[in-house]
Amino acid sequence: MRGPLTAKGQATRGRIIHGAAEVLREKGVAAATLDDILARTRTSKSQLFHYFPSGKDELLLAVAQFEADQVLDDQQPYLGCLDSWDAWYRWRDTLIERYEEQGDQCPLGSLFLQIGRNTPGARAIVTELLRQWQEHLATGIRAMQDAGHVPASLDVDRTAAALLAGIQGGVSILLSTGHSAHLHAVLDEGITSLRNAGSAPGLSAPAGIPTR
Amino acid sequence: MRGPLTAKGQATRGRIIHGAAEVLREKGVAAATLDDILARTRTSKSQLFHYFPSGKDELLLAVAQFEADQVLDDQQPYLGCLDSWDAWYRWRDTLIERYEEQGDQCPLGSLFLQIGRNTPGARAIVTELLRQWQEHLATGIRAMQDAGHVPASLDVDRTAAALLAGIQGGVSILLSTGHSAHLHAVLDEGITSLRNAGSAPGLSAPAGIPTR
DNA sequence: CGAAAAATGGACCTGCAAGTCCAGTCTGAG
DNA sequence: CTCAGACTGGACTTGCAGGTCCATTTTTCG
Repeated sequence: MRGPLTAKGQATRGRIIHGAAEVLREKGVAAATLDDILARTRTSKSQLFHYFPSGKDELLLAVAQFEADQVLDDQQPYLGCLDSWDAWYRWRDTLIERYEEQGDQCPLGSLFLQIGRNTPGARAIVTELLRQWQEHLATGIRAMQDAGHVPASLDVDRTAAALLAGIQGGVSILLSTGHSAHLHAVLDEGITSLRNAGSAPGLSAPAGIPTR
Repeated sequence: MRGPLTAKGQATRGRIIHGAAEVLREKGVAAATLDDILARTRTSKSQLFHYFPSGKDELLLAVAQFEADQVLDDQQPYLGCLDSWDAWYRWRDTLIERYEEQGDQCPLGSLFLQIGRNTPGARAIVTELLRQWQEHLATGIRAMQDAGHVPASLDVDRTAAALLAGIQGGVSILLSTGHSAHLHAVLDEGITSLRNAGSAPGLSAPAGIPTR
């Protein structure tokens, strides 16, 4: 379907995706119409349906993929080399800065619960993004283990999962309330907990009540 | 506007809110139409607009309030008396069970990012819910402090904020991916971190890089 | 009992957003 | 050059969801 694409064609297609992403962030998925996107990108309906034959759903999916790719890129290079406490704090600052300036327009917030629910395609994109994100965190924690800054007994995957969930929640709350305090708290708490880990190792739950 | 309301009227109004909540959970805010709600509640359009003169927005807001009230109630009585480790683990289990059985239909997920963004009314509901939720957690942590199970030096509000954010994120991820592993991780990690707190008190960030 | 007000049913209107269509222009490979 | 196919413009169709209206029934209350 997308075999022959002129340079001009690719440019137009890209322009549509970029413009659509802007409009979606600003107005939300529900409120954004194709006409809004057309006006923003100075294209016509025939062009939009030429490049996205299945219409709005297909376009939304393309935008979702585009935004998902951005999310991790924006955290680089810090996310890629979390091998010192300094790196962790720099990553934290980058993340907070990014989401604070973004305010209440969230690329994920739109896709996360809007498209992501029903269509399997969007769900796959979100799942894959989370997987990669968590993997980066886990790699960072393992690097700290190797360097002897974090005890080897730490459950890396669970820690990374908890941190990732915290970030998602912090961002969600930022989107809903406009305050970034929770995102701050969760990042500080997460890193602090990492530093303190091992002080009382293996004590995750009382004997009678397993951790499940 | 809502001064005179017969018993019958209140019943109908309540039926509409309940049915609307069901439909919204099942189909999502975007996909749900008034006709869906009317069919579900066996009411007519005139009734809906009789009880919610401003139309869909007003109804959505009422449903949002209804759902928000549910969220905390469903965690009782455990959330209200987090004064022992046992209580904390029971609360954790309740929370997980609730959201697991709920699967990917989330009352908040709908409202959280859907209505909550634009309209100030919905935002207020979400903010208030989060505030109360966090307050319960903070009260629980303080109770543990008073009982001597958690060091008094702990920053209660920050800890509660981080835990709340983690829960929100865990639920979000559950909604998006269908897996509850992150919610598990964040709760276990949170409670564990609480138990381990004080082992290395006050060490929240290196001197050169403040916690902001 | 009897009027006033509330509750209900359902047909109707309206606007708008997604999607269609075709005619016309541009591009590039041979 | 030329022609096939990619690209573009914009009018048109269609369906449907939100909202309106009024006639009718039911309830309330003096």
